[in-house]
Amino acid sequence: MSVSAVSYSIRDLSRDFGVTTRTLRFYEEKGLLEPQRQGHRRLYSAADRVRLKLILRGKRLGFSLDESAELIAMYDPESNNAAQLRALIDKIREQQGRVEEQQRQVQLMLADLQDWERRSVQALHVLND
Amino acid sequence: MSVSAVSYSIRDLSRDFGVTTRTLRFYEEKGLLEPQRQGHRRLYSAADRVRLKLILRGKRLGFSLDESAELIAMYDPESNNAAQLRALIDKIREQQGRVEEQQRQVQLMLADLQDWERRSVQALHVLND
DNA sequence: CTTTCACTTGACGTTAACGTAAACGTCAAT
DNA sequence: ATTGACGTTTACGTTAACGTCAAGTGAAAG
Repeated sequence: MSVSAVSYSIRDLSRDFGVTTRTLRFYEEKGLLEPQRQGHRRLYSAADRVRLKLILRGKRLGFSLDESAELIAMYDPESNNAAQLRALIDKIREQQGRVEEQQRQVQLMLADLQDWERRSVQALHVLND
Repeated sequence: MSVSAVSYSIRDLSRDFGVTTRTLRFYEEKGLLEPQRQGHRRLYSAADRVRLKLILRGKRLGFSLDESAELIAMYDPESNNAAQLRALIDKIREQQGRVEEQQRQVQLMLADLQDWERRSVQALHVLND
């Protein structure tokens, strides 16, 4: 096996994922990433890139960083743990519920407003007739 | 017209809407509410209740307080302003877009995970056969 | 050798939406 | 007069997710 050892600087990751270096260091403080070091410098591996991808995906799903941390812990592709996988799925389902509720609320509000608009326009017509 | 002048104490509103009194005072600081005073005491009117209802609805839609403030300003039922109404509807539509995007992301993630689970289970079956 | 570049570790600042005292006023009931 | 319920202002504290310096290191390049 060739240990090709591809690694990336903090600047690389920053560019590739559209986040600041501050963000990457912050994620490390929180224990979400732990790149190797070459002296002082951080060296990010492919695995680190995957973790970062997961973190950012978590954010897009509407999770906090702490929640993302939990999720990633569960996501561990090594331990083929079925129970953990179910737990993960459940977490996502909960989030799905929350998002759906928001969507319902938005749709309701929108329906109300459009109804309102319809009536307003009609009122104008009446005035103009 | 009977000016029945129904009014509520801060405690009343707190109870009725499930928010703390601190929250109500905070909303006032931010200019989202401005109840009358009876000496020092705050007296909330029916109109104030409506405003509060709108604020909380805004939160459920996923808006910040500042955004809610904007929305409520537009919502003004007095000025039958059609353009303003359209603007309001547009704002909500934008939010709808954001929420829908989140939902898409969640569904994607969920699909992935379920696929994963399906495969894991199959792998187990293979082992057990 | 000095400049420059990329990177490092502090550490304080910021926004949002309140929480949490502290200290004081008021009015009714005991 | 004291207690208790309810209310008031002032003001510092908290969490999240970074932003924004400041000061220093290490290595390469001129």
